Amino acid sequence: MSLRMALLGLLAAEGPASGYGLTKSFGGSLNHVWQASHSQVYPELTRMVEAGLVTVSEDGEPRGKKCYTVTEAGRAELEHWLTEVEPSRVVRNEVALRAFLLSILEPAQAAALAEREIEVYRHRTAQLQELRDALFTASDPVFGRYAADLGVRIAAAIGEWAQVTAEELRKEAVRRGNTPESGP
Amino acid sequence: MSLRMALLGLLAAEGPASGYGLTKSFGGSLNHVWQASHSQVYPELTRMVEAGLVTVSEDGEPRGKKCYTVTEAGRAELEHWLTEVEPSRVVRNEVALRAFLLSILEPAQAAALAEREIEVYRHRTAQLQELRDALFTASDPVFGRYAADLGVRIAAAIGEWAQVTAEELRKEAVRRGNTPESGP
DNA sequence: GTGTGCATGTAATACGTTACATGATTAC
DNA sequence: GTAATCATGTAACGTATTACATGCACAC
Repeated sequence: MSLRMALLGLLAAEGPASGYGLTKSFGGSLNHVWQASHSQVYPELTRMVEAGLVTVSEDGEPRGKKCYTVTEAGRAELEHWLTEVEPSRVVRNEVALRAFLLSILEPAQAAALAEREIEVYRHRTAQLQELRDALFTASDPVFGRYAADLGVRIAAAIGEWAQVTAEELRKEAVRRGNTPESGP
Repeated sequence: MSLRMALLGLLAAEGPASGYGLTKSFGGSLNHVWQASHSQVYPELTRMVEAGLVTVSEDGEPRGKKCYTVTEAGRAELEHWLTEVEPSRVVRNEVALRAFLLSILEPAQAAALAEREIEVYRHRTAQLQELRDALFTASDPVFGRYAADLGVRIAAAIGEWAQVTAEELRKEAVRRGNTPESGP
């Protein structure tokens, strides 16, 4: 259902678009929130037309391009989902899973992995910060503004975690290095 | 692959267990990191036996219980995955997607949704904090310690976001309420 | 004319959820 | 005896990834 809602939301907020354009949005503004490839998007759009949530036109567009527009029913469906349907809070976070598994490695090895993450999330935080600031300086409310802010906060939190964890693992590695007798 | 690694990690860290027990772990310590139901776990364990990553014994156990143990090959596979395989950074976060879509609602409605999240994440932060503190007071390194810390940081970040966003949306709602002429 | 990017689709496979189905053990 | 929990499994369906397949338009 989430993919459908993401597509509906994009069309509602940014106006009519093609399947190709919507797929591109998943690579851009929506990237840190939801992802889908064209092979998922095209069939879903077809189903959404059948369900009356969007309409399609291909009149006069070059390259057989199709243009999708939300209907009133589509807008209502989206509002209903946002306000009435309980969000799924299922978490499946590979970075966190790796964190969970970190302690089965030697501390030095684990520290090296954590250090790699510091860089990744420093970069991601900066990137999202730029996006957020661009959206916030635009005077009127812009779609994606709140999501960008959430993205910054989460990325920064992971970065800080990586920092603290790497330091702790380094200390542990030194401790073990200094007292090799105590290790298993 | 992640499910397989999660199972391997649990078996490596917490010792031999049954499919049932492993499934329970996804409801407990691993819950904020990865999730899987028994209908996914049982077939995967069978495949892992075939692949030589774990061994199974059902001798003398009550209720047809099976006991799975990691093999050396399994441990090696896990270490290889942790250290050599690039983590998938695909994000699919329904809470964040809803944040993205927030601005298509009336500010007052959007604020109400954000306010609901404040409570949810306050609660989740407190819960994880307790788990983390319990793991950290245990003197020697405990599995799940780093993941719990990461969980706390992410939950706290989302909670703060909800706080700030709700406030901003409330202000916007008041602004619009005071100047109804400015609306669409 | 040729490469890049726009634009659409399908097929096979993998991963995940929900529902169905069954039976043993323990606590009351 | 009966309800709860332990314990295992399968089937149907839904969602996501990867790979295959095709063609138009435009810039150089």
